[in-house]
Amino acid sequence: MIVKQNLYSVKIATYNGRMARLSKENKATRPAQTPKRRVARAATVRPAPRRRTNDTPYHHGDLHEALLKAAERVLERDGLAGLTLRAVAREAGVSHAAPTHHFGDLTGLLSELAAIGFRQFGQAMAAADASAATPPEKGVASAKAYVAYAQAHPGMYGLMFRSERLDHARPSLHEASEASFAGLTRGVGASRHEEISKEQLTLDQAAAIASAWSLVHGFTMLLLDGRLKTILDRAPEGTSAETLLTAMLGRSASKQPRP
Amino acid sequence: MIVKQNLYSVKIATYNGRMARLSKENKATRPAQTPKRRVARAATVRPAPRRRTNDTPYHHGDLHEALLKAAERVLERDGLAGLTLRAVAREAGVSHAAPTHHFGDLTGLLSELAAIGFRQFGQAMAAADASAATPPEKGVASAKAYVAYAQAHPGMYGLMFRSERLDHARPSLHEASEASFAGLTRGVGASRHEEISKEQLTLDQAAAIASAWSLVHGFTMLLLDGRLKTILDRAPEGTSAETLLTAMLGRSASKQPRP
DNA sequence: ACTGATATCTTTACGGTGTAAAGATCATAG
DNA sequence: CTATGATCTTTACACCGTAAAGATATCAGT
Repeated sequence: MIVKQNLYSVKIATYNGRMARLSKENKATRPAQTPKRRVARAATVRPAPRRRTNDTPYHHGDLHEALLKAAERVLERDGLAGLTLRAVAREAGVSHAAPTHHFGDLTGLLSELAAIGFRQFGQAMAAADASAATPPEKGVASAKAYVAYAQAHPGMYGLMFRSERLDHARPSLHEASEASFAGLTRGVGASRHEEISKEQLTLDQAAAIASAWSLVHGFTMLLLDGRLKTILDRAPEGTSAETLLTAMLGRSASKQPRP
Repeated sequence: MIVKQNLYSVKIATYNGRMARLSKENKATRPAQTPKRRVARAATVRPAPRRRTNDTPYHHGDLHEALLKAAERVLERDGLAGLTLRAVAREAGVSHAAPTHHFGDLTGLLSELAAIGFRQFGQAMAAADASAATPPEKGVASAKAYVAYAQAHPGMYGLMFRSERLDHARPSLHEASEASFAGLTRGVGASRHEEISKEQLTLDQAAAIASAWSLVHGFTMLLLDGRLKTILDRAPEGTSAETLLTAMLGRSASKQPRP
C-alpha cells in the first residue's frame, strides 16, 4: 500500500506536461508529444498519429474495450475494493476522467463489466451442462460449475452479486443476467423431466427454481465469505467444500414435480 | 443530495469555533462553551460540567454507545452506502475524528454494529423457534424469521452479510455471529430429531446444516437484491415472497438423518 | 489542594475517491 | 480548408478514512 502511494506520488511529481504515465503497458499505442501547446503546426516531430482508417475510431483506438479489459485486470489484482474509476483509468493509461465519456459514471463501468462476467458465467454453466449425460448429472455439474466459477473469479462474482453499484436496467447487463438465469431454469426443468414455460410457472416449479438458485447462491456466498469454515472444521476429516456441496446436492436432488 | 451538500456547506461556514453543530439531537448532553481558548479559569459561565460520578466516564458520557446508536440510525436512514465514519460522527454531534478513539477505524465501528445486528438477529430467530410447537414447525418459523429480519432491517443484514469491511476476528462480532449460527444448528438438529454435537459432525449433518443455511441465506440475498422478481412475476397470481419461501421449505423439509 | 499523567475530543492535514465543467486535440464533414 | 463534434485532459469541488498534533477534562499521587 505504501509502495503504491509512493508510486503514485512519483507519477504526480513527474507529471508536469502530459504523457508521463507509469503504466508499462498501453503506452506504445500513443506517441510521445511535446508539452507545448500553442506551437501549432511547427516542425515538431509528430510521429505518424496512427491512421487506422477503419473500425478503431478516434484517438485511442477503442478505449471502451481497453477500459473494460483494464477493469477486469484491476478487479482480479486488487479485488472489488480496488476497482475504482481512477484505478481503471491509470491501468489503461488515460486520464482519470476519460472513462466518464464512455460509461457515464462508475455504475456504468461496473455494470458493463458485470455483464461480461454474466456471459462468462453462463457459458461455464452451459459447458458443464453439455458435458454431462443424464439430467440429474447435468444439474449437479451445473451447480458445481456455478461454485467453481465463483471460486475461480471471486472478484467478478462479488461484482455480479455483491456490488450495490450495478444498474440492472442497463440492457447489456439485464440481457446477460437473464440469459444465465434462463440456463438455470432450463437445468431445473430438465432434472424435473418437464418443459418449463417462459411465461408461466406453477408454484412448485417456481419453488424448485428458487430453491436451486438460493441453495447454490447461498452456498457460494457463505463459502467466499469464509463462513462455512465453522462447518467444514467440524465435518469428518478431509471434507472439502466440494464434497460438502456434493452431499448437499445429493440430499435435495431428484425432486419430481408435485401434483 | 444537493440539499445535503448545502447543509454541509452551511455547517462548515458557521463552524468557526466549536459546538456549532447542526445535529438537532445529542446537543443537550454537552454544555455550550466559549470559543476562547486560553482565558483559563476566568469568570466564564461554565454551566455545571455534568458530574455524574459514576458509570458515565468522561466528557460525553458513553460516546461509545452514542456512536453505535447514531450508526444504527444512519444505516436505517441512508443505507449501507451512507454509513461512513464522518456521517456517524455528524449524527452523534461530535467531530469526525472522535470515533477513531473508540473503534480504531471504520472496520471497528462496522464490526461492533454488526455484532449488535447478530444479537438482534439471533434473538428474533430464537423467539420464532420458541413460538412454534413441533420441530418441523420450529424450523419453518425460524426460517421465516430469518427472512423477515432481513426484510425489516435490510441495511443491517447487508452490513452483516454483504459488507467487506468487517473483522470477524473481533471477539464481540465473532461471539455474536457464532451464537446465531449455533441457533441455526440447534434448529436443524431438532428437525432431524437428533442431538448435534458441538465438536463433531457427520457429513450428512454438515450437509443438512449447510443446506438450510445456504437455502435461506441465498433466498434472502436474492430477494433483497430484487433478483427473485423474475420468478415471482411468472409464478401464479398473488404469489408473494413468503408463499414462495413456504413452498420452498415444504419441498426440502422433513429430512431424516441418513445412515 | 495542587500538579502531572492520561483519556477524551477537536483541529488540521493529506491522499484517495466520484463527478462536473471547461479546455485542448483530433477525425471527419462540408 | 475550415467548422463541427467526438475524444481526451485539466481543473475543481465535496466527500471519504486516517494520522498527528493540539486542547480539555478527569483522575491519581503527593
